[in-house]
Amino acid sequence: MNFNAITISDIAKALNLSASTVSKALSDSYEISAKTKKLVVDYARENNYRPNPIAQSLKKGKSKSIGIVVPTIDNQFFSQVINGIESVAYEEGYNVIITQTHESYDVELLNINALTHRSIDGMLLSLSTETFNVDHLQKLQNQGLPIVFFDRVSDTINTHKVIADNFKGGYEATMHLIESGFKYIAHITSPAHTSITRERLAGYKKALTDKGFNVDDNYIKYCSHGGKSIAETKEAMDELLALPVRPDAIFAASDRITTTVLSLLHKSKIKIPAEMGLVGFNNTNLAELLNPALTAVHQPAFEIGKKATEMLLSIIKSRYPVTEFETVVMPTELFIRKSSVRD
Amino acid sequence: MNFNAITISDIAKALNLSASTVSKALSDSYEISAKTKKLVVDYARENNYRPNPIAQSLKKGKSKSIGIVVPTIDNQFFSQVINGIESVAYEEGYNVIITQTHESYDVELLNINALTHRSIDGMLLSLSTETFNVDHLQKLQNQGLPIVFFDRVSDTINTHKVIADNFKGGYEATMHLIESGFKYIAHITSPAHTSITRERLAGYKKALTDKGFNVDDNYIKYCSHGGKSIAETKEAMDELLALPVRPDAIFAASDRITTTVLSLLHKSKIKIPAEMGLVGFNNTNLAELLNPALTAVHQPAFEIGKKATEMLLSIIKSRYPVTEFETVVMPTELFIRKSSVRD
DNA sequence: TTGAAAGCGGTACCAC
DNA sequence: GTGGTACCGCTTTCAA
Repeated sequence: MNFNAITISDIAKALNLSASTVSKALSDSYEISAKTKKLVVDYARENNYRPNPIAQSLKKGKSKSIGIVVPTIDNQFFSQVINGIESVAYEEGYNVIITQTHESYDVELLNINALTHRSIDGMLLSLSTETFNVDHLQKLQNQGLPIVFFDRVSDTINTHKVIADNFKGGYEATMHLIESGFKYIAHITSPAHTSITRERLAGYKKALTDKGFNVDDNYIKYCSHGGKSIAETKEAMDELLALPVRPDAIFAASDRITTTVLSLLHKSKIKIPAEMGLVGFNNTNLAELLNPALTAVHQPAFEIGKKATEMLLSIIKSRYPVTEFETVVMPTELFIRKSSVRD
Repeated sequence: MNFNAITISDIAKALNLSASTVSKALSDSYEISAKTKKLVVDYARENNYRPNPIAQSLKKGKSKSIGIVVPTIDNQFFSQVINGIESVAYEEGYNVIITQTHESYDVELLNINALTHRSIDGMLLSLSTETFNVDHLQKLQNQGLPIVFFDRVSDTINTHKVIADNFKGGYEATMHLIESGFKYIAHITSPAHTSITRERLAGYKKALTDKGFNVDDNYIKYCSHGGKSIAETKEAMDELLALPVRPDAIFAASDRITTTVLSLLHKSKIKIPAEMGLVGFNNTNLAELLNPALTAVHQPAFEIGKKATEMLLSIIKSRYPVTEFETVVMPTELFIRKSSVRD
């Protein structure tokens, strides 16, 4: 229901004009005389006229809304990204429809389906950990739906992508642990097939080899749902703690994995950083206040959302099919705090 | 753009029927023969037909979308509430449009305006700290827009409301501090006019008087933007620390105020709980991991969102104007941790 | 410079 | 039981 009942034909009647004249006057068409324009525009303003966006959508075949697909919104990284998305979307008169996959491929399919049937103009998404196959997305793109990936991107689909510099983040985190004197650095991460996992892992490995350490696969653990359940993170931790040579530091690759690892270490009464150093990929604003203060790779989440939306809108607004795509890599920042620095 | 091009008239043509027959068959009208229904429904399914929601909206005067107005989404309490909202909205085929006021009355006005012009079917909102005047909302309600408040509600507008048991939360938090041996318990809260402030404050005062303590207004500090800026919380803290008899405990009344207070105490090297006990209203899942672990009043945020949405949908779907309204109070829970317990 | 009319995709009233 | 038609509010030819 629109609570602003006045329509174009109301204006037309009131001014003894036709609906088409009013419509054109409001869109400042060159066909309409300055005098009529003024008349119409003034009347519209006085009566607080707003075009009905639904009628406009139906007519134009555009909905002025964009769909967002994220694993979850109850996570600082993603809520900050969404903040960034909204900041530019609203500015441009678009509204956003947020859906959460909860790391399920099936739910992701359902959400994408629901969104396309909701007539969105474009889609922003970060893949769920369960998603291997992106045929459904490729199909949508082929049908002409503008899609921009962020964070967890697809290699196979050719479109704009916005990611943090995961390689650098992984490299600096690991390098920092090495330089702080840790010798047996483990890595707990998301499933091996996701883009962020591969990039962060590559950074981790490069730092180790650069410093003359061996990369030992026993020290690398994958959580198949990106740490969604505590159980999978606990399993990874248990395996690490059971190794003949127990790791003396952990580099955790995501918000949830990081905080779960911290929690598990607390429960096991393992002292941080004395017995175990810890660095995480984490966007919480509470890092400083954790026990101990958490060394973290911080991602420019807000900026990622902003940039991704700008790129999406550029495709949506483009008059010609866009075929040249770009992957934007945003810098991460390592905040060194107590969890990785021995006294 | 709808990427599922098939429409009712496509089906009609293919089956040599009229559009109206197809429409009725799809809505399982009693007028249509079983045979025709089957024909149509089968064809629709095979061809993956979906009604165009925009056309439906235009025709029915309903958009199947609800507007959300919150101070900010980058806050665990609100992101959990939104999670709850979405869980029921999507289930019922509604999508949600989220807007953030950032605690500004002007932005709240703008958002509400934008939402109503977006043809929403109903609105869920939590007032900004700056909002005294709710005439604009009263006007909308009078025009027939269903509104449900949650968290920070308006007294003057008569509609459904969902809140946490703020009085009980404030009472238990304060009582717990008293029973832990603290003698000079301060309270830092949001502006005095907001509903949550009054309720939590009342609980605080009641606990003090029940235990025979005086209520001293010098120990109660208001942050005019609910702790949005660190500066206002710092000012409150500085004033408290400068009192002739410095408080030995603080009850903080919101997520942001709580974490800012914790941070400020860290910076001032004030030991918690030895020199200062701390209890907060806080929904972070990191409470356990903070330094020290944070005693907190936890609100059932997800449930609040769920309940508010159910109530909103019940108004939206009601065939008759709803005039009987209800305020649902959901229980809070006090999690006692180290920040309020002296060894 | 203005207006009539068609149509976006459905729905619903009214004939047949 | 089925189909014709008008209409939701707006945009866009095309004609006047």
